[in-house]
Amino acid sequence: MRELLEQDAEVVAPLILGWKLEREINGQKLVGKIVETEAYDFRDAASHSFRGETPRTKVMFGPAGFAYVYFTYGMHYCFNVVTGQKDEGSAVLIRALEPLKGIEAMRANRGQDNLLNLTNGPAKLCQALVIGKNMYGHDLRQAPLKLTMAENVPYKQVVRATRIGITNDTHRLWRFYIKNNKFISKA
DNA sequence: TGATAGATCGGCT
DNA sequence: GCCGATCTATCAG
Repeated sequence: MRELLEQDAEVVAPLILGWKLEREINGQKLVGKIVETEAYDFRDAASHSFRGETPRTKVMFGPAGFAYVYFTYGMHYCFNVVTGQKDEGSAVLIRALEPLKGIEAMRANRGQDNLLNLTNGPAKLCQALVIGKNMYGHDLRQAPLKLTMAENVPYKQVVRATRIGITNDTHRLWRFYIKNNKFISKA
């Protein structure tokens, strides 16, 4: 798995669609399928790594397969998987999950009943899976937050689009999602 | 040292 | 559809 993640973010982002994210908390397993991602790398003015390494972005410049979690807008966390070679500074933002297991716990964490509104956004899925700065730099091969491979989503089912919520390098088609999936963050 | 914009979300108009 | 919440990093002065 490490070798796959050491490729460019732009390659890894569509590749990990369909993979699962497993969170263990209080002896319970919360599992979601990755249905939407975005790629970011150091050549990209929209990326946190664009201006070089800082204390916040340190893990982005480490080896692939670790968690880069950042806090933004004064209240939200977002979760990324570090990709590429060491010192490269690239990562894939997980923008949406399809809840598979531990759905009741996710509802409780989110304070939301609607299944469709549990993990359909980068900050929402962090709240549902209780991902915060405690997971910053975590090795995703291990509990309590684990990334596991699954069958590739067929090429025809992957939609490529422009990224959301950025103002630089908006021309890059670096957002990927599974066609017709109900849990995408934006229609 | 101060201002501001940000890989967002939810509530209100 | 717009606005407020309110932490962090960066840029201007």
